Amino acid sequence: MSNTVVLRRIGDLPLSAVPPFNFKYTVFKPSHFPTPLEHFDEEDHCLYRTYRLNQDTIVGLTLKDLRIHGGGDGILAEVNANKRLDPADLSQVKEHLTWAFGLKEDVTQFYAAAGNDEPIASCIQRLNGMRISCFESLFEILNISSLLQNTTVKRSEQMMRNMLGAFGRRVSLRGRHFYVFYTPSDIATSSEVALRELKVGYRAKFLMAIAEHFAATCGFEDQLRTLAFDEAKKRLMAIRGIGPYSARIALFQFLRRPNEINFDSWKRKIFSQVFYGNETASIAAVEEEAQRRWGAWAGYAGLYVIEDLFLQHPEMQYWRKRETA
DNA sequence: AGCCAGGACGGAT
DNA sequence: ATCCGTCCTGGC
Repeated sequence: MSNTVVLRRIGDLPLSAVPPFNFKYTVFKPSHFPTPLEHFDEEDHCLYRTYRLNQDTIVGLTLKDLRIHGGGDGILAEVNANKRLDPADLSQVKEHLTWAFGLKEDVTQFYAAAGNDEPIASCIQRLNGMRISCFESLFEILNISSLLQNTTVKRSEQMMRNMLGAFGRRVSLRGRHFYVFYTPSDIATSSEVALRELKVGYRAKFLMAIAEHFAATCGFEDQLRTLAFDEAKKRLMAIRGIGPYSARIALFQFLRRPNEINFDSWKRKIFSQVFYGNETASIAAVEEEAQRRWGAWAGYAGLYVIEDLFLQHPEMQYWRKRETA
């Protein structure tokens, strides 16, 4: 296809991680709905992922377990791109991966603080070395959290597919087709009416507001990293369409704040079950119990509980059911 | 066919 | 500060 950007092999980047490191469940989260931005190949044990380095530099990565390739704990990133990359570009890719997958984080601090609590202890056995993963930019994660608002995951997945199909760019990475995320100006120069045709409903005006904010505000993402928790949250919530729920997704995922745990109606039920054996506890009650048990590591503990649940109950991944008769 | 679930917002209290 | 109606779509 003529409008498909073909990515060609540039070279390899070996990235080491602080042990213990769980390659698979750091780069691939069982609870995340699938998007055409990435694919985890179970046979090759490898993640394919697209990445927009800047406005017109498109990168495609295949991430492999460095351990299998003789390099100890970490990731071997095979870099593909639509143009030549200079050393500064490559170090930007390296920096991004290091942050996105928390390669320098020491998860044993979390294990020491919360690892004696059941059910965390058994989650750690199965997910030992897993980190928070957030490959997305701040703009991208705010788009995703907006699509998660007020609907089911199945609809969020459909909306994401529609948005990428309309505004993302098609890329070919080692014989497979993906999309790379759209930019703020791709949306800002479109229209609310065009967005509504993609079945995003009343979120169209929110997605437009987010895109306009990023198109108009230089350096917002880097600025946010430097702020204290409350201030960062305030700045996020100042964006129209971003409320407490979406702001906290960004704080946990993008800013990697290990204490941030976020309860929507679905997670409320899960944690009510974990804490009390029934589904009746309020969001306030599960929030308080999570803080009491796990304190500064509540976010990380919540991540381990959720990913372990999906790992043990693959039927929760409704999107896999399409294959069954 | 009508009603409900699901966050954010804005207006009312 | 808290409550409530509205936004939109798909599922029941």
